[in-house]
Amino acid sequence: MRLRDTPPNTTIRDVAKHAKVSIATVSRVLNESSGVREGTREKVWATIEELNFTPNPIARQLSIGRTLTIGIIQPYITLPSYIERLRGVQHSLASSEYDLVIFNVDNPGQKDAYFKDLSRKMRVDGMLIVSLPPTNEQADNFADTRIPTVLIDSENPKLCRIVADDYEGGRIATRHLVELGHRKIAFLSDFLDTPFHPAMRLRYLGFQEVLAQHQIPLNPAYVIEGSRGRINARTMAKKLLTLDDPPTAIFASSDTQALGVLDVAQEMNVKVPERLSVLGYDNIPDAVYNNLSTIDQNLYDSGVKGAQMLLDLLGGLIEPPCKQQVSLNLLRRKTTGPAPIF
Amino acid sequence: MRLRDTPPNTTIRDVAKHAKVSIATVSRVLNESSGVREGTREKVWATIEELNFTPNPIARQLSIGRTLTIGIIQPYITLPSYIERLRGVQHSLASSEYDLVIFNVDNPGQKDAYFKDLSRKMRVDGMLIVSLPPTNEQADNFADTRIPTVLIDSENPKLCRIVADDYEGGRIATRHLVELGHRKIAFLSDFLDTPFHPAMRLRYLGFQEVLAQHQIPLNPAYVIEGSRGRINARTMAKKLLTLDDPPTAIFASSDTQALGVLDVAQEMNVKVPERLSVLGYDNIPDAVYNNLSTIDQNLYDSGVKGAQMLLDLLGGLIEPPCKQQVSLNLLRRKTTGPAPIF
DNA sequence: CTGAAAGCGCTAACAA
DNA sequence: TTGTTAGCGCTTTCAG
Repeated sequence: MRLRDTPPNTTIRDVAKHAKVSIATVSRVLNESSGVREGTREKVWATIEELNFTPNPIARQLSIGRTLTIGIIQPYITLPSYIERLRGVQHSLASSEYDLVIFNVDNPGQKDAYFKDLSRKMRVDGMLIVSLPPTNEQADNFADTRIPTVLIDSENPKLCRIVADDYEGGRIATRHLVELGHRKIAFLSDFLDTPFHPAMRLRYLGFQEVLAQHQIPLNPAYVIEGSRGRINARTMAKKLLTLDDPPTAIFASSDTQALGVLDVAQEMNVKVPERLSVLGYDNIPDAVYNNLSTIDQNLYDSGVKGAQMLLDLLGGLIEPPCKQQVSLNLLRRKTTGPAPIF
Repeated sequence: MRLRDTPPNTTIRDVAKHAKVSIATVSRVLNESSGVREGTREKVWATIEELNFTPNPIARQLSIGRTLTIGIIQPYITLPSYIERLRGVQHSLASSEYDLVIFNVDNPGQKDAYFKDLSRKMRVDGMLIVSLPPTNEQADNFADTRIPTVLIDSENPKLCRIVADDYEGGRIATRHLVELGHRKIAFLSDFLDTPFHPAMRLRYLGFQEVLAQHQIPLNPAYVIEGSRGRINARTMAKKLLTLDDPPTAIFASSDTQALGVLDVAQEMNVKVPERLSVLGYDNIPDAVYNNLSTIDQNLYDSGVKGAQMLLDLLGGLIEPPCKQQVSLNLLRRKTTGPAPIF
């Protein structure tokens, strides 16, 4: 029956035998249920220690019908913005009875695989899904399945979710730049259409809208998209800054990319913000250090809120669908300033 | 018995009833064991599909006595070098029957907590422990416990482990710099003594040894330690480069830090490698991009090897203690050059 | 306050 | 080839 030939672990039965009580009693003291005489409790604890016994969580899970863990599916665990959110989640979960397990998704295929047999295979009681919008079909599945799910940073009317208004974020950012007098504003971002980040496209739309409102024509050469990361951002920034008529402001759709822009500006000796304004998005810790102006999307807070919502769902306090917004703030620091005068 | 008031999931028993076979037969087709007539198999599959049945992994785990997952305990999941290693691990595990769950440790307390009730609470069949040297007592515990463990990037004679020779790494690096004619060589690193990284101290010892061999006096002002990360490295580098008698070469104990040094050099207009040689450690992807000379410690490979060793352990192919080394290579790129002549 | 016993959903002897 | 059945280690009802 068991494949391993190792000696069996000590079980609750061993403890019971040693302590000369029933296994029910041992279980009671283990779970700190009331109704065990003080003397008995002590005796049992003593043998537990003596035998160095740890209850088998798998058996417990099978018995109570819950796994006491919640899973988080997240792309790019390596990016600072995701880490920030993860911290928030961990904060909310720390005081709960749930453990957190992380599933990293590196490619769309992996995402689908995870989504498919979510609950059972994952052995989790609840799921947090970050920045990974489900298709309609997948959303239906989530809604049907018995396992509570909350989306963070993606939108679906049938599910519970924490969202930020990326469209508005794009507007706030662009408005800031326009109000500083900029007219040559570039938009530098991840690929606008990926299965992962509809957010980018929304920010772009907000960007467009504000430009239009101010009758500023959109120069196609000022819109540049590419792979994530600081290094790729450098390449893109270089293209922008070596244009015959370079922009006076760059709105980068993540801080990481904005930092890449800053690298290039320094390298090319373009003074920031005198000759070039750079505006990021996220407010990651590095942004503070570099005095980067940015849109704070309260990443940590979104993690806290998402985990709390899941906990509420698990506790039956709320029912899907439900929705919460995280706020967006412009943080004006030292990398944005008035447009240069010609 | 079950706390949830949700309708019970469909079980193997339901399938058996529907298909008019015994649960044993269902189990057999589920596990693709031989000895089921083709017709029966098909019938069972059909009802499985029809009922949309997924076996409960918890029950399976309890029954077979294994969890089919392996855990990895790792500090700093956010640093590129750790990601690199993780990729290697995932590569090895992809073709195995095991899932990987990641436990991140942010502080020593967490580490101890994880180490304490490792196996049971974690519900894993095997553990990979990265860069987290156990105390002797903890090591004894690991050795006693029935759960196979391999250390990656830390050393303990009682356990299975993948190690790199950091002492030698320090020597290789320093030798390179000395051979280029440098005499004023600085050593910039993480805190030399942390519970996480004895490696740093070893590299430092290697550094000292080579200097001594060449009768180069060690200037205390050239040794600087601080918190991890590119940003902190900048602060340290600035201190070094504003010394009255600044070094002509800096050996940074990680690429991330070396990049911080490069930032400062550029900012201060110190030409690299003409006026300053910078040597890193790790060979992370960014190092390639920045043409950073570095010590390649084959991070990815260490992940591959570690996971493979654990698999072998799990399969009973090897027994602890065991040990494997990953190789170290000097990668001379563009940030190290001959010492400037005065 | 304590114990006996019936599950939780699955696997694997063993027997047929 | 298939079915019966005894676990895996725990929780929890129900009786005492």
